[in-house]
Amino acid sequence: MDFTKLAKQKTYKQIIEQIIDLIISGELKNGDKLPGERLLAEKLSTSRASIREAFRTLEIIGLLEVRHGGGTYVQDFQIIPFLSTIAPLFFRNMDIMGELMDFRLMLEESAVKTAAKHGKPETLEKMAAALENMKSSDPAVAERADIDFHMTIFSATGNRIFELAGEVLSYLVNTSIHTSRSRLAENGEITGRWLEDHGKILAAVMNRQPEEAGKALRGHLEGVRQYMINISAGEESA
Amino acid sequence: MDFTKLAKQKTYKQIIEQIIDLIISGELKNGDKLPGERLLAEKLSTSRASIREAFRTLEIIGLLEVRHGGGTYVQDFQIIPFLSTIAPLFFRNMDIMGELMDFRLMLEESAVKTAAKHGKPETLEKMAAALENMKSSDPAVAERADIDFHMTIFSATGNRIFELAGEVLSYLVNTSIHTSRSRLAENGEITGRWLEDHGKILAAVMNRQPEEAGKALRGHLEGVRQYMINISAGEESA
DNA sequence: AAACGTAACTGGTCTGACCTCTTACCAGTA
DNA sequence: TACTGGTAAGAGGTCAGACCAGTTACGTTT
Repeated sequence: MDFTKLAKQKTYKQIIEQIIDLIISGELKNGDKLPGERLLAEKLSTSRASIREAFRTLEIIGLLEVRHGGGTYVQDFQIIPFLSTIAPLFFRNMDIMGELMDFRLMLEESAVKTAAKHGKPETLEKMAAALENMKSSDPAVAERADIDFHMTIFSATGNRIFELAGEVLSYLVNTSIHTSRSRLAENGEITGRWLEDHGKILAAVMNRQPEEAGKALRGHLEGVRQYMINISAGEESA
Repeated sequence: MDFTKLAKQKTYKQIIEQIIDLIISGELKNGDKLPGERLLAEKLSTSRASIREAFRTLEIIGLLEVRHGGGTYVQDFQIIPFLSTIAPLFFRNMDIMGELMDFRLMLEESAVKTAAKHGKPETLEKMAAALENMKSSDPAVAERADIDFHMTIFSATGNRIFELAGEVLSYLVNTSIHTSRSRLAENGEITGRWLEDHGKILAAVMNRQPEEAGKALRGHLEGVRQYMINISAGEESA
């Protein structure tokens, strides 16, 4: 005899699925405001508690933005809220940082080669603009520009998965760099060298030299990696 | 004057952080059972509702396993619950499948080269064993073996980020293949060719020929990609 | 016109009740 | 003894309703 297991979905799971389905079908899109929790609970014949439990999940997925007193809004999928929650877990043992950098190197090298081969003019312009901003004396601006420069490399592939992976890596690496970044700004030697690195990368990409670009990027990221190792070694002794 | 904004953390966020901290510090580890929701609420001077909202987040992160009537348990970080939730969103437009396959190709090619260069004997054995199981007449066993084969390639890098990325890609690709997999089992031509592909990959890795291995893998994945395109085209007309 | 204050709305939290599932234990039965 | 079924306790799932805390809009005051 073949019996099929009875499946009873939990209420909050059903709510999650329903909202995701609405997003997929396009009935809910970026920026739309959801009904209030009370009203929504009534519409779905459920309770606020279940609605809220579902919202917590959708919130960390980055599909909902919940504003205290201001309502709940749909937004496009964001990986950052999820990342920022698990990041501390990730860096439990800092030795994973090395593996992260290795991975990023492999990924970004592949991306920069693609950028050199097929990168669109707009892309190259964005990289050039980012490089300019990196010279800013405002550390926040320079940091943002640095991140943009690398993110542009990832988007140059025209592959959204690449882009997403770049975003993830960029977030993780920069989160762990961030603390030391203010110190970095005062270190003219490092900032100067990195600026030069980025210049080389951009030049190779603009000259359509994939291998050169890859080499320049590799050199840069290995420098960054070394810097991070020194930093964390310094922090241990501090 | 520089004033710092007062930050009032939401209760459920605090609970999440506290539990993550306990996991990081090692006070909570894989398999541990958490106090019941009522007791935990009392210990933290909060309500069950807040505890449960926090649990929903930790559940989707894959840090907690909640068993109805059986208690709540800590488990190591799992990406799958999160992935399975967003997967449907991901495949909203199937054209992302192509980008996913491109990305995977790049990643796995790099991994298989590493495997050929530095793969440990145990790794090669695992690949060989997976290849054997792939010949099974039980589709479920064969599918599992196929996934294992590729996952082993990713782990061969000895890089946990690679491994995680492999897991993510494997999940996404196989989720979308899965439906057509039963059909696949009946298609002797395809399964036969794929088996042969895997044999070539393994042989190149065992012979320590990185370039060969990369080429064989590329050939295989491009075949898979073509198969998937045909499948989805077929489904559209159906 | 600008500043202020207030009321209505919306999310955040808490309480306590009840339902459902799991588990363990115990009694009955073969 | 070994299996079966019943039962009670414990734990998660759901609900209703109350109150707190930000946001927003609007009307009044200056």
